[in-house]
Amino acid sequence: MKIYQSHPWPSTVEEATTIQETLRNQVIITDQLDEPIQYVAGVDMGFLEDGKMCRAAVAVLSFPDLKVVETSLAYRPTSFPYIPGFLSFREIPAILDALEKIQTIPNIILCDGQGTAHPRRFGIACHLGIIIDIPTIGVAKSWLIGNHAELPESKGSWQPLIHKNETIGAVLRTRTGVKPLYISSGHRISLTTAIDYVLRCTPKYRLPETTRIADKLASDR
DNA sequence: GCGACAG
DNA sequence: ATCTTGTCGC
Repeated sequence: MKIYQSHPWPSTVEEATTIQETLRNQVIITDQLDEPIQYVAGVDMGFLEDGKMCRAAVAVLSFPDLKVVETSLAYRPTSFPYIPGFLSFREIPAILDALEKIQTIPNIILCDGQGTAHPRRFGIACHLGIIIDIPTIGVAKSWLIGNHAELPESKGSWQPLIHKNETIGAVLRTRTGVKPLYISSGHRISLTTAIDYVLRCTPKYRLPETTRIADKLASDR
């Protein structure tokens, strides 16, 4: 797919913060999907050479049967350090390279990391969604910010993630008795719809099939 | 000032 | 993210 020019990439957290605070106003957290959903994609990153180089992976699966239809990899020197709250600046450049090689444009992309469940409501899922204008969902394996009520052990149960009196996402049990996932809107999708699609992409394991495939591509050798 | 901190 | 074997439990 064709990726149009994105904003210049920052070299300091000050510049990065300004970009987040500017682009956050463009995030859409209501459903604006292109239905029917035929393809869902997962994106993930892996690092090599002591973190000097990064490898982005994209896996496009058919929906709802979740069969792999296309994958791509892209390598690039790591250009930004890992700083909590600024993950997107480290990972998105390579992800864009990998997405550019994809022929099948996905209707929804599940990102590894938070969406609006972020200190400035602009996690990697929001950032990627804004740049490519495709619906995105934040699917994080661990907590970044917010509080929530106790979560039942059964698959499918969820609780809103709250921060400063605002619902910023949800803690979702994708498998009975296993650590929950942190779900939030990335762009052009509501929280409840995001939860619905995440569950529909997670038939057996804790992680959605999209993420599992992308994970494997990004870290295998 | 102290602690927390996606991948 | 990454370094790493066997092992407990469904």
